[in-house]
Amino acid sequence: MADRIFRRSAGHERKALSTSCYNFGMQSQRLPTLEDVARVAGVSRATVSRVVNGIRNVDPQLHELVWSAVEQTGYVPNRLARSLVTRRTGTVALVVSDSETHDDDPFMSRFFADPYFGRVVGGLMSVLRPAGVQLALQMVGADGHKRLVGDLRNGQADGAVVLSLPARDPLPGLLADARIPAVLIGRPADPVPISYVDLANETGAALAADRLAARGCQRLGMISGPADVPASQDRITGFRRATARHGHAWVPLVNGNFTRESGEQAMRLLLAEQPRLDGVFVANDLMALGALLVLRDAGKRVPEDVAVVGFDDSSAALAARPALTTVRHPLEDMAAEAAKLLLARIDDPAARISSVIYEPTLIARQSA
Amino acid sequence: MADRIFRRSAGHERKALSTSCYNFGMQSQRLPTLEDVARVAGVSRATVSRVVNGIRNVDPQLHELVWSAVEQTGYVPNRLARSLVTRRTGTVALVVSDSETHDDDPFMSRFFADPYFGRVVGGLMSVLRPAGVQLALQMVGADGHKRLVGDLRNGQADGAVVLSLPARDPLPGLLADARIPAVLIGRPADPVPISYVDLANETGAALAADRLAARGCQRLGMISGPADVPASQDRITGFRRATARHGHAWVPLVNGNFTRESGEQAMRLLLAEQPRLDGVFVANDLMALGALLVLRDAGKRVPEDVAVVGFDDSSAALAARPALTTVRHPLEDMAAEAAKLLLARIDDPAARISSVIYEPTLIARQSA
DNA sequence: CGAAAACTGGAAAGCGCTCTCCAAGCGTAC
DNA sequence: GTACGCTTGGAGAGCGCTTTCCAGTTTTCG
Repeated sequence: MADRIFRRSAGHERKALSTSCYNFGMQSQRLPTLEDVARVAGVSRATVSRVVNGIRNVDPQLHELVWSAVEQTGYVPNRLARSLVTRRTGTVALVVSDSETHDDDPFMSRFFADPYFGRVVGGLMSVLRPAGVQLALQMVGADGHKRLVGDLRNGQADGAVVLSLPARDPLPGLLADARIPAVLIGRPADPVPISYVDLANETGAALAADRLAARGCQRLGMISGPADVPASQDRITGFRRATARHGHAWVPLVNGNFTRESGEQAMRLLLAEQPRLDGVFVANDLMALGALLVLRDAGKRVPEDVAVVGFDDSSAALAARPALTTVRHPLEDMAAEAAKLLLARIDDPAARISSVIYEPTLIARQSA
Repeated sequence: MADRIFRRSAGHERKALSTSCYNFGMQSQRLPTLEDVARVAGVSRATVSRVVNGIRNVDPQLHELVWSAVEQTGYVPNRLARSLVTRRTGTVALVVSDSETHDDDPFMSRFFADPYFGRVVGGLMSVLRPAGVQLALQMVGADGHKRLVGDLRNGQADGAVVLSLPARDPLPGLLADARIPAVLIGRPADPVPISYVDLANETGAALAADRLAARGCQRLGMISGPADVPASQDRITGFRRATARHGHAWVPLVNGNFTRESGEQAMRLLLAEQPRLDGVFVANDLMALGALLVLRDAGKRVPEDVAVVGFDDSSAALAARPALTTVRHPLEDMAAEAAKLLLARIDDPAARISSVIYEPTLIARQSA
């Protein structure tokens, strides 16, 4: 608060209500309702409702009359009232589940600052917006699960896209039990009857290993994400498997937590353990950025001395010097697909659950 | 779509409904309502409502009885129905207004990928979440303004935090006219009777100029944001004014659009125009990152040959090499303050509108 | 030309909740 | 024993909308 310099209070007078708001005798606070429009048009509420919702068989003349009354009164349908009866809200929730952390955990700010979050939102929006569907952001901790499911069940939102951060999150299971239309981004740790989109993480990691092997790297290392999240595990498995295939019996591994700082720290550890390292696979670009900095500071040339392959192809990859060779994670597309799956499921709740796995590709740049 | 490899349809059987959902004779789809709870507890709806909302004067014994009935039925209040009558939704909208662009504009994906968006969301959430308020994301183009205001007026949300992208956006004015509680992040281009939080951009730019001057830079340049957004204008004004004070009659300036790519391009232009440049102020860190890359590729040492000062102190600043000297923009704090202002205004709509201007500080690192 | 089919528009019953009355119950004082 | 104030719980009227049912008005065709 020390950096706030002044608080200005400006008392501007209020302008008159928007001109399109026609008031016939009622106090100006009330908004026009269906009833008002009906009165102006001289028809019944039901007719106005039909016209506004574009439903069958209304005399074109009346149709016209109603629309002009709508125009005249500045009527806007009340979504709440409508949702209450139709049981449709035109909203989906983006649930960020962090069952292990608590309210003011700094982890959250890290999470939002990470391009990951923005890319997901952007991808979702690209589908949701044209469909006229809103996105509501819901963060829940472990304590909020029951409440969330309750709210969702009685029409807070039509469905949910779930970003499940912690390993072994019970939320997907609860959602499935409650039969709430939902799609996960990233597969659940335990098998749950719920749709999801995911990346073939193992394949991606193998791609990285192949690249390193093709360069002739002999002494490999890996910087992974948290050991308990599925995506991390898959990347580790994929990398291990592929390096084994290339004849490496054992590859040292250090865990990070997907932040740049943790990447720096991990790289230092790795370097201490294996000073002659000549190739490293880092489980995301942000950590790779950190690794690059440490290597540079340690006097290692990239890629001549040490080759580095990242993961994600986030904007950070291009900003790195040397530009980062990385595994492309089409997160926007995946989020968009999640939105489509969810919309389809909302449309037909009986639809079979289905999952889509995206195939990663290697983006070759300078670092490896 | 080429990278999607397979679509798996898994037909898991559905588990039974959550155990806590007690059904007494009604078809299993119906959720328990207040009425049901009342019946189980043997009291009236009104009483249950009072208990659930924690309102005065209920016999402790009944109180207990009602809660156990709630437990037993698995009752969760329906927010929609409640909102319909209370005219409170417990939701605020984060409105991203981009009146100039259209639906599938790639600009949007850039916007979401930018740390800016995430930092704002994180800041808002830090206040909203403890207050039990939800955040709904609303993107509107110029065509959607009327609709948005209408929805907001009749209870779609209790208020709005507005991220106004285009210069001269009419939205703030519409919001003010409709008397919708709203807070802007970043001052409006035209004076509008609406609260906002902003950064003292001029001061920040002056800080950068002073730093460059203190280093003894003689041939300065600036890379700015889009010429028509207020924040950009202020940074330009501030920088010009301060450099003039330091005796520089004219400083070459190139516009970018706040992306790293545009920063690279702008730096190239600047370098072409003034090859002996020895100090540059870049209006945000992302562009500064691009500038750094170009300088490096041009064989210039930073800060020895050219000093660079960025703006924002985003995570990119620390990831740069050399680490970026930059002007700190406390965006999270500002967003949090915006949320507080909004909440206060929702609580008391008659409150005077007030604005808070934050003071930037210079973060000295290696680049200048 | 009359009856059945097709179409139109209105009345009214809710959706699930809150909250204002109002009546009943109870204690105290005269 | 009656009058008065106070607490407590219930009945019921909506909030603004959709939608079923039904009556009235065509149209169609034997």
